[in-house]
Amino acid sequence: MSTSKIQLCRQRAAVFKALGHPARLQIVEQLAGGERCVCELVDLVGSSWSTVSRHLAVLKAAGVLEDEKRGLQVYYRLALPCVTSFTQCLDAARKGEPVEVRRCCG
Amino acid sequence: MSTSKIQLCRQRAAVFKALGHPARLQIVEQLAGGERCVCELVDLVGSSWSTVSRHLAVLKAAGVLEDEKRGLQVYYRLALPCVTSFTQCLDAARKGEPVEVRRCCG
DNA sequence: ACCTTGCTTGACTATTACGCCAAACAGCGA
DNA sequence: TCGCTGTTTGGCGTAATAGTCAAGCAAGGT
Repeated sequence: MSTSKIQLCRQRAAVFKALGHPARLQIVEQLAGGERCVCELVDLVGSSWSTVSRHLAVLKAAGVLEDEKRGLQVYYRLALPCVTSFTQCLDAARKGEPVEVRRCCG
Repeated sequence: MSTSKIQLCRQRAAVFKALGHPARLQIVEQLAGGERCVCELVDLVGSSWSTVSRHLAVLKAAGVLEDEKRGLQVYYRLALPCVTSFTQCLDAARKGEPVEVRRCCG
């Protein structure tokens, strides 16, 4: 396998890895409904401030989220909306629903 | 957040986690073109037999792959085709292509 | 200038993941 | 039955990740 392909797999893997944690998926799911500040997410996830902040940093570094500071608060939003439809696809597959129409991002 | 939602996030996260490794993504990409036996995948990935076998076990446990033994060989195939279209979506996003149409699994 | 609020970061520990070697195992042919 | 091929598994060293506490920093209010 060529070097560039390996590079590509590495970049993709970084996204999957970032999403491979229940708390981070909770965050992403919440942000699918619109942007939120960190304080709201802390309440939601139920972990400490520092933990949530680190999770957000991981997601941002992978390009899954974008952030914006407004006044005292930092707002995060979903940069990759297709994550949401992919998780729906996964849920459907787990329930054994038909496979044939499962195209993504078409 | 409710207990059942957390459970759901855990199941989803298991899939993302399994995909969050370059070698495993290489395997998945290869299997997108049809089933392969382990020996073929070993050549492809360039790691030892035991390492590849472990990666395959991880992907199978997460429900990403299915396996079937035929004679001496074990054949693996992709159980979640939508992974392929999702990675295409990620690549498009990285290149800065328009976001609006990025639905998955519609 | 000071305090407060909202968030991030360093330092540390515990847990989990990775990759290899060697051993084990399963199915087939001689 | 014996050995061979294809694959998985146990054990181990090393590296990466998760989570917490405490300290730090930035923006606004007084």
